[in-house]
Amino acid sequence: MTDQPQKRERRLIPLSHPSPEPHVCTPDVRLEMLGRAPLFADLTQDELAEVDRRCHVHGFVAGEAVYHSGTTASRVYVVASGAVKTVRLASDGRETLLDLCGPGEPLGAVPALGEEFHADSAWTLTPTCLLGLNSNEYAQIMEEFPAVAMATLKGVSRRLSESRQAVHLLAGAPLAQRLAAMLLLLAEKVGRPWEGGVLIDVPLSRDDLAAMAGAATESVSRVLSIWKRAGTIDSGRRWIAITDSDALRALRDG
Amino acid sequence: MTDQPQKRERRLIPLSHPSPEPHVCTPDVRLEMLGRAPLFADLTQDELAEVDRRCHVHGFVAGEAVYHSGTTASRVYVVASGAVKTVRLASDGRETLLDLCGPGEPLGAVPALGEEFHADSAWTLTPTCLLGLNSNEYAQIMEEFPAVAMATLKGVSRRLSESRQAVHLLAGAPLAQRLAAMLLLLAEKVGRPWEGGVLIDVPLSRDDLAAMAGAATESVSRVLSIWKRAGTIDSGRRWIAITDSDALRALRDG
DNA sequence: GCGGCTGATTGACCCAGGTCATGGTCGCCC
DNA sequence: GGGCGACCATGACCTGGGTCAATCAGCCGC
Repeated sequence: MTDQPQKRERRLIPLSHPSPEPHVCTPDVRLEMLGRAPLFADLTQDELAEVDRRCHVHGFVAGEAVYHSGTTASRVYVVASGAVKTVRLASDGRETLLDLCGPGEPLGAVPALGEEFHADSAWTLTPTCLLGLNSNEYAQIMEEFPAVAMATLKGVSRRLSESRQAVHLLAGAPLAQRLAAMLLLLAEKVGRPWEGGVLIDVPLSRDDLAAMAGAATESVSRVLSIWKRAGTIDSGRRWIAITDSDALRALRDG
Repeated sequence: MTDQPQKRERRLIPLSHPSPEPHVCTPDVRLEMLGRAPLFADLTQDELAEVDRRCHVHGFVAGEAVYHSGTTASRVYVVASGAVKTVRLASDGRETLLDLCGPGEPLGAVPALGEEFHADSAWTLTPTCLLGLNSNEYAQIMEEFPAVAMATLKGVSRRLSESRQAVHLLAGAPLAQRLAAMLLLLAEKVGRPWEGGVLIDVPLSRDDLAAMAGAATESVSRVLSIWKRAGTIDSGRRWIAITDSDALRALRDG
């Protein structure tokens, strides 16, 4: 028992994005990111450049609103860097975190996708750079490049099946199971290898996790405390890492 | 108070589909239904006929499985007549009813939409006739008729936003609110005017409603009893009708 | 390296709704 | 039109997790 200080050593906040300035990509990074996005993965360099020409760049600091619910949906974004959460608000103030978009992922909505108004609000979690295409530009691109339309379809379908799994979990699975499923999904989405485990490389508070799992902050905190003591996860303020994926998977699968 | 027998008078089961035989559409009804389906709404008569030629007809009795979860997803269906529910099963036996498809609505999945295997099972609620297109046929049709691809995209998007609203409700809204929201959605989807109200024209048991609302059967029964006494709804075995939509809407909106 | 603020934790209490058990009744089928 | 089986209603009880309140500690800025 010689080691009580070892704990201190690694408690520097492990997340990326330490700089608080709004981030705006350079033109080359921009093109690079567009190519990486599943939406445009099938395009040639020339086609990409054509899409890039129609993009508008938007820089955000952390905690800024990208759009608010109720406003008219007029733009589709691709996250170039950073992370964005989308949140739906109930009349009684209850908030639900519905989606989290990292680099390469699409965000926003457009009448072409069947939504006239935003049903939820989007907030940046970190300094973020978004590439935006407005409604008619996007519709035109889909028409011009059917591969983009197909990729869009695939993306929306994947999100639908994720959402349905969430419905299934929320419809009766106990909190621990829901939380475990959520953390594993997050790890796939925005995980980064870290000290032999997976760090969820986005600043999420207990409140955020609770809003995602459909639970009270305190309940989430209780469950995570237990898991931390058991060595299944590690966590600090606004960060969390999975240290024993197998144990979590077992919890998720009942 | 001369009327105790009045009750008896209208207790003939009000739902459609009294015949228990498997239903198979005649060729003309088939074409008619294809044209009504949102998926193919933008096609000309000739194009519709072309799609129709590639369709396979499937007849089902009530309570039959269309496909099982875990099997490979190889077909997209359009409901020509009848109704189908899709259900996801948890490892502990818990069932969640995720979707309900009436005439004109698409059902099933296909690798082109990003699903390799069915995540849930589909069961007919009534005698049902389905028009099926298998994987490659559907992909080819989308390629040949971009309007179909766009309609598919719109349809999937609408389902995604419905599903997200369900997530939001299940993440903390009290049961009564969830149930009210659900009934109103069902009314829009498969409602039929009836005695000054709206009859949900599909046989749904209390178990089905519970599986949809993420609740126990008994809890659903309790809430519905209260609403029935208050005159907000009317119901019998496997049927339910909304008699006071405004009251239900008020309950839904808190 | 240290103070302070914000976010995390822990405890006590309570209630919506799940569970178990029982009885009621609608409607189908003979 | 009568019997029967599936479906529905109601009551009693119990527990997961929500709520309220108080304390603690990670991490930022100096």
